[in-house]
Amino acid sequence: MAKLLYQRVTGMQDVLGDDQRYWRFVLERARHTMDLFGFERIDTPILEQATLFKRGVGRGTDIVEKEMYIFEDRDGDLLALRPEFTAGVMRAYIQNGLHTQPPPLKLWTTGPLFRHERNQKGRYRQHSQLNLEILGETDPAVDAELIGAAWFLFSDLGLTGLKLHLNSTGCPACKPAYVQKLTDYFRQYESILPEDDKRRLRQNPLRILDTKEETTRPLLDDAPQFVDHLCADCANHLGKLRTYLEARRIPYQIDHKLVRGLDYYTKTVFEIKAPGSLGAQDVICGGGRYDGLIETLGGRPTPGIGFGSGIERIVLTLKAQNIEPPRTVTPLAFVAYLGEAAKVEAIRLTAQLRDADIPAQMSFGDRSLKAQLKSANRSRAKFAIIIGEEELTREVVTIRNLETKEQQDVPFPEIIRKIVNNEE
RNA sequence: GUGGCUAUAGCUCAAUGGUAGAGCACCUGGUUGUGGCCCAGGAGGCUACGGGUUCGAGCCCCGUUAGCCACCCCA
Repeated sequence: MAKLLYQRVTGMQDVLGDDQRYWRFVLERARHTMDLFGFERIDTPILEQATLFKRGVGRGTDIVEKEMYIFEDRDGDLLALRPEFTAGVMRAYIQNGLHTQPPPLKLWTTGPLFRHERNQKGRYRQHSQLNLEILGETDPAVDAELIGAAWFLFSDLGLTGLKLHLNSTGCPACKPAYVQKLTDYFRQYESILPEDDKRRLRQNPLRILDTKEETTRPLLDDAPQFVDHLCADCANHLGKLRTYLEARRIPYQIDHKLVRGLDYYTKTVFEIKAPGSLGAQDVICGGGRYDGLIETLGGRPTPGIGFGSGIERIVLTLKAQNIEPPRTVTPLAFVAYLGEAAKVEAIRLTAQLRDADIPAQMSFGDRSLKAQLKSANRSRAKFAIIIGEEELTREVVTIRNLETKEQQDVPFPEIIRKIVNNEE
């Protein structure tokens, strides 16, 4: 590779060519799903006050402590590129007084997020997510509605073999007691725990549950499980949610080892995993309930639940499953010209075709007809429209069907109609 | 933040320490105004960058940068 003056910033990607087809497919189906489920689009700024994320996501989390792109702007304000969506959406909810909307409020958004981590398959410093939130309702039917939207979208995209993992991380009433029980259990084995797990035991005991350490994993079998230590309210919530998921025919498995990194989750947590060749990052959707979050951020107490789903990972999964997105629009007509006078007519005609809603391209650069037809062929156009001196004097164009090789002369006023009719 | 692997043409990759190549893609020609296939030709490289060893480095050594994969963590 030649010496590059500039190259991509680490962990960023250019999305081009065929990849655009996958992205377009995902976003179009997502829009469609959101319309079906009645989610309203919201867009929030990429920049927020850094403290919003510290307060919202949690000071103990890696996302905030180690991974945020954070900087002082020219006014001296401490800003951060958003590392996740929820905190910003909650800020917008509070600031715009959205509590006056009849609950539940169903919102969705999409866009880039930034986390300064080492990249690997399915993990980038800038990545995009689809993000859904349902606010103002504690009914577990809302949890099922949210998960149902994700499940619908993935099915609609044609993905198969997905697994929905479900767990509950309790609430302030039952979480501390469980964490204590779990800590007590692992304390017995502290001397044999690997370094990483010793650290987890001190800093975030729940994380031991999803450890990958071989020496620790056998110990998990006898470890206390959260579902056995939920308070009546949380246990009831989980039970109802299971009923409602079953009513939607969404298969799931209770996963005692499922915990999530963000501080704000209460009760329901879930992940959807894609099977096979995605590498270690196989979670394409993850989220949960956060009933205390809005209050933490200065709003009136409002329950909520949401999830994020990584678009890059969805695209990787589509490719791994050999799912071909629909072809993007190809031109119906490609206009070729010979000579300056014909070029002006070609420009005029191309504009007319587009005005008639016919996808059209023309060639540039005064090249040989051979070269122009080669371009026409490559553009996947169905018709080549040829304008030369000869046609110009007779006020016709030659329309060549690039599939059948048939061609005919067509007078200027009939060109549009001819193209449209032939297409049908 | 930690570890492993890698870096040659736009892409995928060759080249015992001894003259940097192929396929694909691109451009031109084989028709004076007719595409895909075929044929001929062309353009495209300070072998990521900076040092070192050597008579001689794409190849060996060191550093930097970047990429990939995994850990941590997460979508």
